[in-house]
Formats: sequence, C-alpha cells, structure tokens
Amino acid sequence: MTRQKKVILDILRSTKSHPTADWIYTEARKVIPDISLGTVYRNLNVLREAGEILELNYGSSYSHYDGNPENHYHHVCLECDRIADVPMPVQAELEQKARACGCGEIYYHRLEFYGLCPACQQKKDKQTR
Amino acid sequence: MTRQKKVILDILRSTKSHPTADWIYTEARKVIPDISLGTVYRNLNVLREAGEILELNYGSSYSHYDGNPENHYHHVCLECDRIADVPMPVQAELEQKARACGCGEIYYHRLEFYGLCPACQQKKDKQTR
DNA sequence: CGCCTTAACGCTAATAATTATCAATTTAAT
DNA sequence: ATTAAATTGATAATTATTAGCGTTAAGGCG
Repeated sequence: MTRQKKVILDILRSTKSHPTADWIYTEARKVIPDISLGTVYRNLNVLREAGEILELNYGSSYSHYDGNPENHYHHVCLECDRIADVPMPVQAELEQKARACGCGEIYYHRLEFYGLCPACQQKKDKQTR
Repeated sequence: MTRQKKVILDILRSTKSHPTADWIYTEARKVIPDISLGTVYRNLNVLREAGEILELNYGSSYSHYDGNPENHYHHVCLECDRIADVPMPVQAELEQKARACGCGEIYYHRLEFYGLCPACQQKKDKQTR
C-alpha cells in the first residue's frame, strides 16, 4: 500500500459524489502535488480488482468511481449527469427471478434509475411555469 | 431515411446479439461495401436519439447496441463479455420504490445481471471437475 | 420527370479517455 | 541496512468516437 494508493482510496471513501478519474487526480494533487494521472488510473484499476471500489459507466464517455463497494443503486440525471445513491434495499429476489430464466450464473446485479436530479427538476419546473 | 441508415437499422433489428459499432460496420459493408465507419456511428447516434435503438455500455470500453428499444434486462458475462436478454417482465415497482427515496424524477430504469453465460459456466465446470 | 434544397455521405484528421512503456524510486521483508 | 520486487512519474501509444468538409444522394414540388 503506497502513499499514492492510500490517498486515492481516502479521497474516494470520503466523498458521496461519484467522481471521474480526472476529479480524483485534481484532489490527489492537493495532497501529493506531483502525483501523475497514470498513477491514478493504475490504482483505480488495482482497487477495483481488489473489490475495494466500484467503477461505474452510465452513458457518459468516462468512468465514474464509487468508494462504496457494497452493491447499491444509483440515480443518473439525464440533464447534468450527476450520479446519486438511491437508498433503497438491494432486491435479492431480482436475481432469483433472473436465474429462473436460465441465462447462466449470476454473481451480482446493478440497477440504475435515469431521470432528473432534484436540482434539474426544479430548474425545468421554473422554465415551463 | 437513407439506404445506409436503413441497412444499419435492419442489421440491428435482425440480430439478438448486442453488437458493437465495429461489428455493425463489418456487416453493413457486406451490403454497402463502401459505407464508412463514421456513417455507422452517425446513424447509431441518430437512431438512439430517435428512440429506435438502445446504446448499452456495461463495463467494456466500447458501446454495444440493441435493436429492441423496449425496456428489458440484460445478462453480461464477466468471462466473454457476451450480453444476452433476460426474458423477465419489467419490474415497475422498482421505480415506485426509488421515487419514495426522493432522488428526483425517474423516467426509466436499467437492470443488468453479471455472471457467467451458459457457455462459460460449462467451460468453468469442466476445469474444476 | 428533372430541378433543387437540404440532409447525409465518405474520407480524413482530430479528440479524449485510458493504457503501456520504462528508467528511477519507494516499499517492506530479510 | 540491504535488496528484490513493486510502484512511481513522465511520456508516448492506443483506441473508440466525433468533427470538418467537399461531394453525393433523398425526396418534395413544380
């Protein structure tokens, strides 16, 4: 566990946002000014493979990372691309239903809701009023 | 509706696989030998915006496309990246539950199951036996 | 049917996120 | 403290996708 890796993991663990590699890079440089972007990517991949973090890619062209490796659901804003946690319990019965379809083995599932985040929803309300 | 666009849509509608832009390009060239890859991408974007097809990006670095624009669920093989439809009904109550969490407006949701496709599952069985 | 406007095409170059390379440095085990 | 192995920073390479642009084809109207 190098200093760089620890800083990257700390940054991810201490935010509820779901940042991109570039945002993490910016934050990491505040602690280790000469850390390189390659190191950020390298450690994000190592951490993902170790199951310490999640990589999310919902539509947008770059990956987002999540410091919470427990399965949970997300809401993606179609307007501003914000990703937010959806605090509802994991629905284990979904996997049972899917297994009944005989599509092979299932280790885990992911569920995303697409729409407008509260901020963009309000913005749109004002426009159409 | 140009010939190119129609061919691309036909290719997508006539396969149950969830091909990449490059695979579609290869198929399209069998019909229009001098079609360009840019045209494939351009039309895939147009068709997606028109709601005629779905763009899927689950983990892998390139997008997959789905000729069936109706919401449905997928199974992604972690071994061979194969994407298969999961023929289970859309669970509308998921959106109700998510709305109750107050994360903003929800237009639709997506659900993916990750594991092993039947082929890779069998391959692994043989190895460990 | 042929003109004509507009949208779409093929081609090539550009973008941009991510990965690979590699000498130099750090880690941590002995 | 020594040392082998792993990781770093810096840079170049890769690769999926998009943008620019002169040319071509669609399809509506006379």
